[in-house]
Amino acid sequence: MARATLQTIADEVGVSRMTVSNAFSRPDQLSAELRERILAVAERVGYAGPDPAGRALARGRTGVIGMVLTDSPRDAFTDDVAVGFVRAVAGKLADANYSLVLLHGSTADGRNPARDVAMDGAIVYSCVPRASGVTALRERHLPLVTVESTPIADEPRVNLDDALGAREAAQHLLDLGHRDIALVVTSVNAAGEPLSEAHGRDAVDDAIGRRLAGWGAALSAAGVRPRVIGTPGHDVDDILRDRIDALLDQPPTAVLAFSDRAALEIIDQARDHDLRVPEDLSVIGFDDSPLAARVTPPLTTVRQDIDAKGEAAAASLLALLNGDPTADITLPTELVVRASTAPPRGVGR
Amino acid sequence: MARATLQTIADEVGVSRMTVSNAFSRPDQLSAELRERILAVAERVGYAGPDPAGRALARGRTGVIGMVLTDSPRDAFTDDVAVGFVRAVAGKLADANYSLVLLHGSTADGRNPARDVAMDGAIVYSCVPRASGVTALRERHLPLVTVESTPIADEPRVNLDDALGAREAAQHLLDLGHRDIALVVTSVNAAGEPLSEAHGRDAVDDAIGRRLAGWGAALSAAGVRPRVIGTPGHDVDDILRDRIDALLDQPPTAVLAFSDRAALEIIDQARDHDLRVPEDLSVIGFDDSPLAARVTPPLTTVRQDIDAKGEAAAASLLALLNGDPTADITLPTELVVRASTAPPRGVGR
DNA sequence: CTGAAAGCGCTTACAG
DNA sequence: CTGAAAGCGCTTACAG
Repeated sequence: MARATLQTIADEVGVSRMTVSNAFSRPDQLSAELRERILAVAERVGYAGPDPAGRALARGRTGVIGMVLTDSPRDAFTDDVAVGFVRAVAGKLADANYSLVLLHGSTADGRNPARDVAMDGAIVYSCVPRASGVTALRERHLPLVTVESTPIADEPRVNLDDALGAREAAQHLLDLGHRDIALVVTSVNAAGEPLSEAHGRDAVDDAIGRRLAGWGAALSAAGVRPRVIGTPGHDVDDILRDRIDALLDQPPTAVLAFSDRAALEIIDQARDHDLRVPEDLSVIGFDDSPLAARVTPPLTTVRQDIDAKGEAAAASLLALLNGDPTADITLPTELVVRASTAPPRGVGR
Repeated sequence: MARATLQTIADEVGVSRMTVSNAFSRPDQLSAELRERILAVAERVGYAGPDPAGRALARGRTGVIGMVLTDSPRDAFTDDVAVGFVRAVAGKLADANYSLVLLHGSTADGRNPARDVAMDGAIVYSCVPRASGVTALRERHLPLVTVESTPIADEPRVNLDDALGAREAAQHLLDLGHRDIALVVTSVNAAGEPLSEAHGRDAVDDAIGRRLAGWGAALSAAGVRPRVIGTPGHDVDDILRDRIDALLDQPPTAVLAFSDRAALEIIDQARDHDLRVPEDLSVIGFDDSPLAARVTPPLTTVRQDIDAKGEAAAASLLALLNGDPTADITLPTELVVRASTAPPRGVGR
């Protein structure tokens, strides 16, 4: 037996297709009695309701919102902060009856979910400007919100006040008396220059760029010139591990990391170098991820409210979908001083 | 200007609609030269490729797989184990060019993503039998795989060997000399009986049921009758916290928890009761979540390979979609002894 | 309260 | 290599 459709039910009941459609989608458009009869027949023939694919085409909306992440879901979901963001977005969207679809990057055989999946809009999270997914989304003219990403066009943007948080973190180290400070970042070339700048294209308007700017502002005001080490990748990777290792052979007295994960990696490696944190080395993270307060020593870090970020992103997109006015959003940061920072050796309090 | 469609491009180039379709979807069906011309026009008018909604209807497939979770994404994503599962599923599906859509439960206003979102199949993770999402999925006759859930029909199932893992955990406590043991679980009534059994419906064939069976098998063989405390909910909640609190007023010497999260909660509360773990109270978790090895004391627990579970679930569903044969899968567990278990006071080693 | 008409954008055999 | 025909399953105004 072929799958039941609206027409199947209509024939069975002896009404037109759209009356059946109304029975499911606009109950006020027909008598309760007729509706009951239709629903009963539908149940009997195993018809679960209007097919979403047909409905999506006719209505011009799907009820689905896409999320593109720089990395594959496999990589992105190993990051507590990204997970928290996805959770908040999915929750907020669910409240508005939208479902979230996770879009992986394009593949060698030419598939690209950002191009091929039916959706009503998308959130671009922490993406490099030319990621295949981002390009496809823009070409489809889908309503978009970018979060911690290089802007694409005139879409609403949600960002952290990275520069301020970074500035406060750097100032905290300066106040403790540190002068030999290293910065640990991603998305830089071997010379420690931001990748996109080095490539002479696209303004450096991503989170790393803003954090570098914030750290730099505080440090240069104090006449401190930091060492910058980093990886061309987007997260802690083997290149970064090697460079941290090299850094700790001639350790600074303090290091500012672009994330808590990077900070934890530094602390782990410091242990291998017989450096005590914070006595021999102060370390400041970024994010205040769930782990930050639980590790030993508890991590001094720059807190962001990842739930607020996710909800702001979802709210912006929903506003866009509804034709409501939108605006860029900058979320606050807060320095959280715990036990991974202290004055450098030889500096009294 | 209206949005460009295949027809727009066709008119512009002077060919038929389907030749344009072929240019995008079946490049071998037309000359390279014509294809170039078509693609050039498409680019010029800002046509990003065939609309996924139209394509989904015509093809009868969407490239999207759904995931239904007992809780809202907001709740589910606070659980490391669930996140690990989603990550593994999404990764495996991405390899096969499917995207994963997160389906929240039905809402008061009658929306139900499991019924309303277009998809080719779905994975049911850790769900109660009558969850609205599960029901809707079944009614749609979608290809399904159930994971750690009560079976629905004859769909492939992926489960952990919970009973064996639980048995080994209980045996470990018995071997250490414990006789006063408590079990901490979810999905039970006030009398500590599994909810579904108490309701006289549905076999108790979920993870909690199997763990109870495994613990019970080892304990009853040793003539030990455990105290069972739990919540009717699906995870650590205030009811469970209160009952743990009451339990620790007259503490057993050891407790077997249904998850690492529950075990951590017990350890936290033990501290409040001036009970030392493991000296005064041994605690065993379940899952070996990322935190288990990092907390103090490191947690004795039953390890499961959550990546393997996610990949198995995705692989089963893909097989189903391809018409390949499928089979139920039971994944192994392994007792990991760390520092949260020890002999009870007064029992020499 | 119910239905005839038109259309959403695309693809799949099939014929030429 | 290209196109005319039929169809995927549904909904949206509009008329009666």
